[in-house]
Amino acid sequence: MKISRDDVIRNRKQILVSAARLFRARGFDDVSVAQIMSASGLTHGAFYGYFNSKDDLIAQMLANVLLPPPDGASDVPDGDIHFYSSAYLSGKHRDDPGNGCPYAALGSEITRAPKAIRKVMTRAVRHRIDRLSTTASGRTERSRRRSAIAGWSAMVGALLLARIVDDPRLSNEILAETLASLKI
Amino acid sequence: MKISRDDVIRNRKQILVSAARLFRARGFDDVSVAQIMSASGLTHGAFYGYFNSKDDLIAQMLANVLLPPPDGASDVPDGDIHFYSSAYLSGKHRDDPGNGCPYAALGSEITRAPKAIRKVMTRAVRHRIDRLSTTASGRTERSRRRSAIAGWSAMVGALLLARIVDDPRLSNEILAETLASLKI
DNA sequence: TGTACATCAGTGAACGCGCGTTCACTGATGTAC
DNA sequence: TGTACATCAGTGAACGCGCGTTCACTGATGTAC
Repeated sequence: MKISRDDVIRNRKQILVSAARLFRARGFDDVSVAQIMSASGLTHGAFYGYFNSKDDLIAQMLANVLLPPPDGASDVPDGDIHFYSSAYLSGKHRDDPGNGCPYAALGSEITRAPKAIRKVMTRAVRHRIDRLSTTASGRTERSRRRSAIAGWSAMVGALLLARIVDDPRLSNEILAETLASLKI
Repeated sequence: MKISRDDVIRNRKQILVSAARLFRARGFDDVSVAQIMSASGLTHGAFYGYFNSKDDLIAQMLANVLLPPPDGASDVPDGDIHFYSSAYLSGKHRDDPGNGCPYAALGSEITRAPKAIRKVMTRAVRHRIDRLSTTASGRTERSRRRSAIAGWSAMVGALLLARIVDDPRLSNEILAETLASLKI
């Protein structure tokens, strides 16, 4: 049965939102197209009316989460790097990967992803570094950019290690000590 | 056909070696039990004489790569943290994940792995931090440990980001700037 | 504004495929004498 | 040391399963008049 054009737009957005949450929470391979469609209130057959393939959905989902919208309207700053790192290296973020950073949640899988996905991610990394560089500390632009790269790397690595570890005390220590070292 | 006891030991070691290389190069889900056995010169049916399951192999492979052997014989230091970071944040390491760091190659998948695998990884993380702490810079033990945690997090995160990125120049920049920031 | 019909998004059965795992059988190894 | 046989690691066919993807059909939407 045909549905209204508004519903088509809504469904497309809903698929992207469901995919973003499920993929980050459980990984690309453990989430099926049927599960994403079911979480979006549809059946699996409708999927290929919206996306060419599962990989196409992954690429568009990542662009949707990480890239600024094409209209330059949303020039809202993400806050400064110190505020950003406090939220990033929190227990709340660690315990809710489904709504968190895709690099930590999906990074090693993305490493081996098809070219189109890597292309999106390259743009996203460049954008993130540029953004963080504007509020990083340092006297020269070069040193601010270095701070942004090294600081962001530490955040991503620490969150990943904190999630790998089984012991809450060690996990908290990794988050807290990395955050403390960034504040210096 | 039965084989000699020496061959059994050799085969077991070979399976662990093949698995370590293949899993790090291509991820847990994209490498089948049959492929690992074939890379080890055997057929898939023999696998379950050596391991209880694919997850069991993963846990034992990770322990084999990351944990020190039970006999305390190999107290070879890994070199100091600065030597370690130069090798870690190199193009050679980035371009050869099959022989490199399992945290960067498999980290986000390990995050969602069964309990037995997380247990192995928790011991491995603790061991690595303890090791790096002995040669990290800092006046107090607390500050050396903090340096080790934050520095290692930065290494893992930077290697992951450098592998995600498609553009060699940006990838090299991430490695080089993170390394430079650790040397300060 | 009301009606007739062409459009097309959603449904659900079906496809081929590769996976992890099992198991009956084979035949070389290693042991008992 | 030599022989007979019990042991057991390897082989390869087979299993059920869930996956990504396709497609004929359905029926509400939106358009032409």
